[in-house]
Amino acid sequence: MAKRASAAPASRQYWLFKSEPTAFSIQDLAKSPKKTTFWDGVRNYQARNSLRDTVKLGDRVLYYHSNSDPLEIAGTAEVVKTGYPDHTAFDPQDHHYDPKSDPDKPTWYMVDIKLLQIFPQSVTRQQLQESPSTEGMLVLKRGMRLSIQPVTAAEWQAVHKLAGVADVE
DNA sequence: GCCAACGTTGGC
DNA sequence: GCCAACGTTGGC
Repeated sequence: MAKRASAAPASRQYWLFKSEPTAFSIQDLAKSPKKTTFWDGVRNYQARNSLRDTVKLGDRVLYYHSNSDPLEIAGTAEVVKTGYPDHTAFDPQDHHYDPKSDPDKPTWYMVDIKLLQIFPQSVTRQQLQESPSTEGMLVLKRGMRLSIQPVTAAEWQAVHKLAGVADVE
């Protein structure tokens, strides 16, 4: 019998997470224990709200390399732990320290993500701009600085098509 | 509550 | 390196 891809749960949501590869690249994620990391350092309220309230277990993540050459979606990840306080905000030694964040009432949140796959050929920003199926993506909008962005299921599929790979279930 | 100044993001 | 866009801060 031929193998058939099982349908994704209807509740599954898709996201795009930005990271500067000089800070933490998808290769760094691949080298992390259990290929898993906590997504710390988000210091924007809209992105915080997503991490704290909306991003769910099993949600999928497009891993976007910003401030790099080329700008690209380098692969995908899966949410393996939902929002919990970002402890780096409490550490004065940490680059992301925020003295206003109270451990008893944390301001900043993070999730854990686990690598699903590194695309054999990453999908460049230029490809996204040139493809009708992805040209409407939020990340392409001028001045869009949000580091945690929603992505539609259609965009998720289209990015995989551009990458020439199948979705990882 | 307004808004100018400032720091940061991030594509180009 | 430049600079537009954006979010935050703080004086008034």
